[in-house]
Amino acid sequence: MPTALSVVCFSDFMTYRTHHCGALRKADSGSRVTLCGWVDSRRDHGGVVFIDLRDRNGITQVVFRPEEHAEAASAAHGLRVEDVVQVSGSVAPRLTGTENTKLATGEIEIVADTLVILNKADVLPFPLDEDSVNEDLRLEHRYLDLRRPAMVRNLTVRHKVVKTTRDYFDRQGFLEIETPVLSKSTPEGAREFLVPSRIFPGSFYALSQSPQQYKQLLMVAGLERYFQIAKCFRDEDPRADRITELTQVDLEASFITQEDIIELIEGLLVEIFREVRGVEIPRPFLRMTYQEAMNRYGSDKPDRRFGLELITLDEVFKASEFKVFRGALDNGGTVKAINAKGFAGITTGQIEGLTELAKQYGAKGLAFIKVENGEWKSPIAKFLTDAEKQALVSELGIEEGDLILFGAGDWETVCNVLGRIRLRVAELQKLITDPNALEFLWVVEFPLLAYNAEEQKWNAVHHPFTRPHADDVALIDAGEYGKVRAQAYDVVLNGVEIGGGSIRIHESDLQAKLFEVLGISPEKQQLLFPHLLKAFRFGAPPHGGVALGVDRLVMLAVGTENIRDVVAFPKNNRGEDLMMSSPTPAEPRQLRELGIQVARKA
RNA sequence: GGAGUCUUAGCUCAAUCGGUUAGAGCGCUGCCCUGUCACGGCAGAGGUUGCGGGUUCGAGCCCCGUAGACUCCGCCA
Repeated sequence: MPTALSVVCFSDFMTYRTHHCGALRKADSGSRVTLCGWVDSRRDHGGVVFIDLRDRNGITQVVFRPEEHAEAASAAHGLRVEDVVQVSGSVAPRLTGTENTKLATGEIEIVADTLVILNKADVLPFPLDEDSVNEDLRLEHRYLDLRRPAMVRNLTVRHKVVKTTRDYFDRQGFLEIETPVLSKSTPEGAREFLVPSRIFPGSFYALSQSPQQYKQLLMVAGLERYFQIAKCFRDEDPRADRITELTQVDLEASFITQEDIIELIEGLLVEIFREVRGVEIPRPFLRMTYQEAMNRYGSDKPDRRFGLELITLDEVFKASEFKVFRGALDNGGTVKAINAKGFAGITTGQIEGLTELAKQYGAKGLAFIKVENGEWKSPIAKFLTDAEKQALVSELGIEEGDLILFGAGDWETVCNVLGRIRLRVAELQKLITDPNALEFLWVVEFPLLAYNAEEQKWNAVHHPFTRPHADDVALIDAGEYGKVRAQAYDVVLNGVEIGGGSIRIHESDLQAKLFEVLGISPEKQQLLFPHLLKAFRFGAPPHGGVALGVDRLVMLAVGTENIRDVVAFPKNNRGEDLMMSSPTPAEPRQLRELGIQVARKA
């Protein structure tokens, strides 16, 4: 059955609206206005009808009174949530006692005389006012999900972060320069997305996982100060705070020291948080070496919103009879512990959970002491001498009601295990009391290289272009790779690495030497990085840089734990775009053009 | 590549020890309602309990397989 369509036409001489839905106040009373937006809710009393009208800027209540404007009121009875309408009327102070303090516009309402329905809406697949909705549904209908005020706010914060960044670097004399997205595949680093070349069948581009090499070459080019809001692509398995298509504030500068870069980035972060949170972050940020961060927090990205620090107990147990601790020390390892103050009441289930966590990160078990009623309740207490117990009391400040958790083994495993335990205990004890806390710090003096036992080779901790610490270059020649410190630095906020960078190698011979340590032969270097090694021969300035993760930064600024909440059109956990249904199989014709044959999945 | 948790109405969830016709709130449909803002009242529709198999007199619940979701390990220079 054909239905009559009523088409509303607007001429160039008309305006859709005079105000946004968050604009009107008591002072506007009496003026005639026109608003456009979505029906956020409808309260139909049979006679008088109320509409909450929503646009990006806010919500305004519209009232339809049948005795004053019968036609508009009768049309309002038919409205449904999310219909798009235009309302004209006069601004009036609300009747005494009916003001709504929850709305910025809550002192007024629009007494409507005209209602134009611009477009009707079907019933939505999910409610917009509910927080816990199946994420697949939200992603499939992202254009609806983004109508929710929380999402509008997230995207607004993201915009402000990026705009503040551009303004800041512009003032600092940086040039925003775009680098290619279609790039060259490199063996180091993240798995890349490959893009086939039509003109060179069998050859592939790689989507840039970071502009690293381009920005260094911009320094060779003499651009001196470069930055970019760069899209990076990494085909790695997902996590809650990772995404395959990420955005970085990418930066590189010449004739610059680590100190200069730290100062520059602190200045940027101060401005960003002033702009989006209205807070003044104190400077300078705390500094900590990698060594200290691991020793005290068991992490290279310490969360300093709470204490619960790791205490080293090597001295206490170096001559102990307790085999587990003594054995770890005799093998060149360490013994550490944390004191969870007042957590002796931990349940058996929680202890089991912590033990499980410790095992997951490589511990054999989790020794503990509960101090209850003046007694040490512990499976290991009987192995400890009175002197050792006394030493523990003074080292750990043990008091009634405390829970002590131990780690023993090689240094890295112990740090890592207790670092994870520390975070979980803080969660269980609810130690983060201030939801607005912002604990920034720099972690410096990262190791340059780390040995990968599985691959039986040395890998770059940061990346292969990172400059060794000036004092440690001799250690490379001596083959003591594990002791070499890097001129690399991470900036950490509330236990999240929000950025990192390094001073780079700018000499071709030093770069070649590092490649060799990393197991990249001279022949392979010429195959993979000829441009870089060649460029360094023609007068490359000393340079360095840093990259900040925009997605993570915005997550922290808005306080969400889901990275997809700060991206307009994110892919799901498997890299699918549920709204557009990508990826999809290619047309046979496209594959033929590219010279590609798809092997059937076994 | 591996581990854990989960999957019940459009949405969010419940269903006792394996026991009769799988419930609630919101939403939806219809009617009523003139100051609400979580409006209210009455009535109603809506289910292959992800899918497949098994155990049992009887399965949403137990077992096996499978698909999907989320989180984590590996991985992410």
